[in-house]
Amino acid sequence: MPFEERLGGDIKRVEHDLMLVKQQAVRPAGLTVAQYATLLVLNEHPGVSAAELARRCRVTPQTMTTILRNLEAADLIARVPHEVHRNVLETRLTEAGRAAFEVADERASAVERRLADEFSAEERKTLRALLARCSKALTDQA
Amino acid sequence: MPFEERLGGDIKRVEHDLMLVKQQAVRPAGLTVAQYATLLVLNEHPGVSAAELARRCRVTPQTMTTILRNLEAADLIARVPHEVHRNVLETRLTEAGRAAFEVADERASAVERRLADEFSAEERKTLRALLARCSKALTDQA
DNA sequence: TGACGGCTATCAGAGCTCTGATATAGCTTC
DNA sequence: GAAGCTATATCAGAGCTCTGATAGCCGTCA
Repeated sequence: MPFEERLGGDIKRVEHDLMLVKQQAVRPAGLTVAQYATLLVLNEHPGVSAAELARRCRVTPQTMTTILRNLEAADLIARVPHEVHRNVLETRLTEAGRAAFEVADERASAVERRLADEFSAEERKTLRALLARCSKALTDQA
Repeated sequence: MPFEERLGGDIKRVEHDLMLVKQQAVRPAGLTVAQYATLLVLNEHPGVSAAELARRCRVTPQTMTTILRNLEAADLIARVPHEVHRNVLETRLTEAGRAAFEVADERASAVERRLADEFSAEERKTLRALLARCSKALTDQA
């Protein structure tokens, strides 16, 4: 199958473009895209565990450990042991973390809005349905 | 904008699924996805420069340098100075490189085929058109 | 009670990817 | 010929991502 006919190439290209644009968007806040995504989940679910963060951000726990290490070094998050489960660390935004997130979120949301505005509601629905089928086709009995 | 409503999340998820499945596909050949993609272009365009490879694989020249370093260390490619332009290095597959590529390509193509078979010709056309508009919306006046 | 399975967290290491900076070659223009 | 532009290649460094391996905590169940 020739290179250009592969659906994977189209998916890869869009994701790549998205990453580049988002990177430029969150950069002024001093964040990477992965850090922004982590802070986004953290903002909606304070005190969540690293393992749960990893699942929601779709990365491995090891990857999340790396991201959290950098965020903690920059004092954007704080991690404290769970009340009951001593093995679990609860992670929360610091004041600086929330501030950085809000700066980044304003710009990142604008990117998402620009993307969404390209399509009608009907088209968005179609696109999401097709993408969901891609995931299904790829994941089923992989 | 809530996390789940973002189109970027859907795109990210599909790309992520694709990478995982492809990684599993090319792994038995001893290749990474990036290496496989590089060998794929190299197979279709022997003697191409690293800069051109970078453009076709949609990575920076620096990233391609890293990939080529690993491929050369594994004797899967050979690089020789260009006849005229001494500044340019021509890259070609070695015998081992071609062998590894063919093993990987058989399995990777199967993944692409599985993905393509999920859709009718009409649906594929629609999906690609929508994805192209995503790229356009993201890239224009970024 | 103790073994087991499942969850948590993290270290180690390889590889990919980016930004930033540097050096060289060739072509164009003055 | 020198200046400047463009393209090549690569080093340096930070960060993300994966696989593999290790270790601790908690529940269940024999």
